[in-house]
Amino acid sequence: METLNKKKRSSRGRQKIDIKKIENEAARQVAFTKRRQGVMKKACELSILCGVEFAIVAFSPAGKPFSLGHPSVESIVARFLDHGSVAAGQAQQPAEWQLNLQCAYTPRTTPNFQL
Amino acid sequence: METLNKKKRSSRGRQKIDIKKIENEAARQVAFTKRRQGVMKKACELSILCGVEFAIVAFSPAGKPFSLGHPSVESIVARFLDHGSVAAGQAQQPAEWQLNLQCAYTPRTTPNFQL
DNA sequence: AACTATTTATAAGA
DNA sequence: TTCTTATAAATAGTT
Repeated sequence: METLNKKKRSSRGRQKIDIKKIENEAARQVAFTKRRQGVMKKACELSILCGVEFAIVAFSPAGKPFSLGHPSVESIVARFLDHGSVAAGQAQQPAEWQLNLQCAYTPRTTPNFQL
Repeated sequence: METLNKKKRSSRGRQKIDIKKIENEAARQVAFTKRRQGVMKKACELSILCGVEFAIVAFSPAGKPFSLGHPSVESIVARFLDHGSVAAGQAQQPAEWQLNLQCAYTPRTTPNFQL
């Protein structure tokens, strides 16, 4: 038995992190690349699994645009704007996602929406 | 020792699933609710961690809109459209996210973009 | 860019 | 439909 297997852990593995801006620029770039992939993948999966049409548009701090959509970003954006103008004269607004998060993203509360 | 601990597993736990449309409507609704939360949470985290501005807009199969953005969906959409029109006379397009996925989302390849 | 230990997300079940 | 549990998937820190 390898009781004396003292091989040092090759990694501490994933560590829990606080959700706040990563100050180290290199680390931030790495996290951006990894998590960008993750979010986009999850969005794709959601779309396929549930028949959802969606668009994601993001701007990096340097102002570089990243986007993905199904069937296309443009069609979703157009539809969003369309909804907005239709709703303009009325009380309706696109449903804002209600997150129980420490994000200060001022979610608009529209509890009367459902699938 | 509880050698005879025959207590039935109370759950089979998470199972691997194929990424294809969930045909059962109730199950699809449940998955939509859970995964919608997940995607939005991940997008928020990305935004905070990396200083990214973003917007997500989704339409459920029933046509219900869901959106989230920082600093706002509207500002991101406007910026996206702005980029589009600026780029119209030139070669530039918003960078499409390159996913190595089984998503048939026709990603536009713009390898010359980076953060 | 690859690895691995851990955290996080989530499919099933209750 | 909300809560729990077991497991799959994402990813922080390292190399």
